[in-house]
Amino acid sequence: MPRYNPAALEPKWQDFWQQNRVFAAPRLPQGPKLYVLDMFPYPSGNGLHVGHPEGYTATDIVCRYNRMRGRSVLHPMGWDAFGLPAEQHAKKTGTHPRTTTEANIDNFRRQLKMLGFSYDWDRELATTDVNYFRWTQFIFLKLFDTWFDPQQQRGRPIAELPIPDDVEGEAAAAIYRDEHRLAYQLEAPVNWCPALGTVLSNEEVVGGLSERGSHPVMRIPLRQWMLRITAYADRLENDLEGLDWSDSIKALQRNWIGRSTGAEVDFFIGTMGTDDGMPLTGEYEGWQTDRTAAGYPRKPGDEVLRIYTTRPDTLFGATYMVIAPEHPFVERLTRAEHADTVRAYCEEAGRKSDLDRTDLAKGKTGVFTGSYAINPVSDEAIPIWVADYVLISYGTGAIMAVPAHDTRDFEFAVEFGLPITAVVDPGEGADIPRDELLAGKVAFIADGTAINSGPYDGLSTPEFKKKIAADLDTKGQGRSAVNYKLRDWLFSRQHFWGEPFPILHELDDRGKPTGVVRALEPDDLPLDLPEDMKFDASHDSPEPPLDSAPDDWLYVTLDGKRYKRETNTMPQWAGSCWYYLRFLDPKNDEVLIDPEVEKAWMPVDLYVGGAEHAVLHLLYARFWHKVLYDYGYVSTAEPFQKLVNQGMILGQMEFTARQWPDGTFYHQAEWTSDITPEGNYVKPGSLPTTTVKVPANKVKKHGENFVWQDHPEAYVDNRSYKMSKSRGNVINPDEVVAEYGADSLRLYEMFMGPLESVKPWSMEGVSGVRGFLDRVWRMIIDARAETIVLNAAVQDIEPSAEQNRMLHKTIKAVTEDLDQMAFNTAIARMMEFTNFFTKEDPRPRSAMEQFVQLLSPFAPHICEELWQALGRDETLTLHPWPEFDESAIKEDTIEIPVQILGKLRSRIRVPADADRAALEKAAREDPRIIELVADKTIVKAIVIPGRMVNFVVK
RNA sequence: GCGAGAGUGGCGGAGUUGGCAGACGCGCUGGAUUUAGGAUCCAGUGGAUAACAUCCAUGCGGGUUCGAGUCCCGCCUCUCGCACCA
Repeated sequence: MPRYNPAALEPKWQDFWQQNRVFAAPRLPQGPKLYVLDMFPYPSGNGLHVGHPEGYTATDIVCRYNRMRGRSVLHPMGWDAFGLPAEQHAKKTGTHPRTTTEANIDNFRRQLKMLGFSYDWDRELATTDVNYFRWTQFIFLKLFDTWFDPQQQRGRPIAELPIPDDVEGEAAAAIYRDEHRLAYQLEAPVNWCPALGTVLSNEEVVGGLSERGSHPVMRIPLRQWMLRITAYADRLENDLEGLDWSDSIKALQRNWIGRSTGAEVDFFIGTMGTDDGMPLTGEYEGWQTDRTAAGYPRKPGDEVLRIYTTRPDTLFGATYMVIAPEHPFVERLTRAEHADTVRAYCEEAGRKSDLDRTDLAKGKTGVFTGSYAINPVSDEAIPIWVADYVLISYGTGAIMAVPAHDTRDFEFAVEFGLPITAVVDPGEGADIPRDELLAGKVAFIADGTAINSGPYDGLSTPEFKKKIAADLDTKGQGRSAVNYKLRDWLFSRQHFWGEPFPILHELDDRGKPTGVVRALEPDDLPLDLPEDMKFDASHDSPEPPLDSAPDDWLYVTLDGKRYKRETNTMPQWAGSCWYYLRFLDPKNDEVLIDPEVEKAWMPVDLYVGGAEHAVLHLLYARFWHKVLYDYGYVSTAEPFQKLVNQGMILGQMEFTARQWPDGTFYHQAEWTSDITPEGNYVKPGSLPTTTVKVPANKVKKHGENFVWQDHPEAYVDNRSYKMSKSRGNVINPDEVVAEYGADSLRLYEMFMGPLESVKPWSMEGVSGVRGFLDRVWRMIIDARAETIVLNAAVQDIEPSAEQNRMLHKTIKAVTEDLDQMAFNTAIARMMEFTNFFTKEDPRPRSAMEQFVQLLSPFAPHICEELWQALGRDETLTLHPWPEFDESAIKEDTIEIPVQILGKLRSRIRVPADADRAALEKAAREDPRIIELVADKTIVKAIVIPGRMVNFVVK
């Protein structure tokens, strides 16, 4: 009875591959290399999700295909294993996170092996391995020991940092160095959630509440480690150019980096408080003279408010200024009579979450400080306001407001009755009516011609920008500047389950930190987490859990000084920033990677993963890579040459009808746009509808819409939703494999559609590809025999011309589709092959063999079994890929469509190599065409040999 | 609002440089076989019509062309990302 039985045959071949180490990659590539990488998973307690095998199958197919084509393939897998859930679990149960993590990894590994992926398991690693994070810590030490040289545009050892003359003394020099390191410390606000007893990342905070459990989140300042990724912003942006990534991902990264060019300008505010808040004219004039002589200073003094603008050409239109509520000058600038309102406003702003503050739907808010600054081009005093639409974290945290040419400033000016002066003329034919602009009724933000700008009148916006930047520079009042939306990377987390920082804080005699930090020596690494930690659910301080680590871990005495270890840990991103390097040399105890090995395998030729990592992970990893590149640890400027993002797999299509409380169904005629967030309808005098699921087989099409067969009036909505536990539409790979087999799961996920698209799951679809594999099996195997023997139709004969054509067409199509990662169409071609050959009898063994080779990257288990049944005893995995013969595909005669006025009217059969004249003649002689053109004249014939004929008639 | 992408049968999706729209799979209809089948095999399946003929069909409206799913212009809808970045 040997029916196709994946449950028996798949484990058999998985054992075979493992025992023979078929997929182990050599230390150095033998021949042309291919490094194919999956984004390694976080081993969650829920196990594998059907989204994981999507990308993994795609890369596995690429690897298996390329091995058969003679490439030396490296295909590793590992675990991004630090993460909050294991720590939360520890707090609840007391189980050490390492125990939980290891159990989860075991489950993930079992599931991946069950799917037959051709990983080199000898290279497996986890970010939580002490021998791995030893080198993560090593890289951190490098970052700590590096400053970015803007001239050379590269990272250099901190010892090489030139100390300016105005920095005097070794203590000041040390501070200066600390200010320039790629890893530095900062007081930064964190999202502290008292109910969860943990600090959350911004992504984990939704609307001021924690994503899990919806508990209130407070923003409190805490000492943090930051990484100076902004120093590398230009290189991160420019180097995108040469990468084989989709334009949309590149656009996403460029957008995130958000480079803008403009100017910094200092507005004079004076150092002496005056009764009316106006700077003193005499002091201002003195300042102007000083600046012209001394030039524009690196850091602004107390006498000016420094702003950043992309539109220095609108300086004459700056009618007020705004500083962020967190700006250090707020208190200084606030005059006594405004103190209460300003303080209240800033406190309120501090309480608001980022989300609340950036809610555009709400109008602009702000308060006047009572002080004024002097506009350096017009010498006029303009009021300084505090408003939360200005962000402290961008530019200088202060702006000049030009309401006539900036929509945000315009809104604010209208709200608070501030003057609006137009200084850019849109010209004739612009979208904006000029008279309304001049009257302060609208804002115009595009380029134009300068007006009301003194000596600059008549200049175009770009000319103006260039000239004013030069003039400000001459006067020492401003200079060209570049800014990025990209912020420095907040690199510390208040968690236990992460990499400890290899950093010590010096303590004074009373045990208080002196502010001096000392890095561990690379030879002192790894610094492991303390073994004997107590995990306590009642931990309710925002301080890191490691603060309550045992003293023998926490305190260190070195050279007679007492130190406390850094108790923050690194974020989950850290480990994933360089794992692709360690896979090349995972057991090396001497260096993070052997340069010979690095040179031979890097870069990653194909990197596949979810689009959710399109920005942060890829940006962070590229940043680290560039730092390592600057030190020569890696030989390529970029780590990932080709990147493909797989699309999300949604749940099975759901059909829903909406029912009113009175039992009637929502129908087309009562169309309403009043809909609740859940998609339920609202009408006066009734409670909203409730959602009713409709069985798929009861849905019928009616006109443009779907209706419910049992209630033909009911309007039925059809949609697929993201898989989620709460919706109950999650598909478990274990169950799919148990019912259909791993090969069917793999094949289905590739058959659903293009790898990059979002696609809904369909269990019927899985059953469909299982049917295909059943047919393949029966095409080759005698399903009625007791043992596995070939189908009697499979014989050692030469293929017929037609069979040969089918075979070679299939080889060609599958090969070309694989080169383009068009897996869905490759599978379709193989289905066509099977549909053809199951009708053939006899079936040449050679054709069957080559077909099995084509199918094997997709469905490796069944193919190994068939390969063996066909009499081959070595593994199929390394057997050379079939070549196609173009001459076998060629047909003697082909069918050519004949059109009249572009409409298909007939088909003619002609020799494949028929030339233009022969084609036209054959078409003119076709009886159907003769009939149709009988009473017309052919004015023109368009003939494309091998393609079509089109007659233009009158 | 900005940026990116996508709209093709009942569903997932194919469609090379513009050249036979709907490959392949699911679903559906009919038939064969079977004790039975959610098994297997055969045939059909975009819509309209009595039609093997014709007309209409790739989100909508224009345009270019002998010929447009594909190119151009203008809309609409959906998805994703960013979101007061001065």
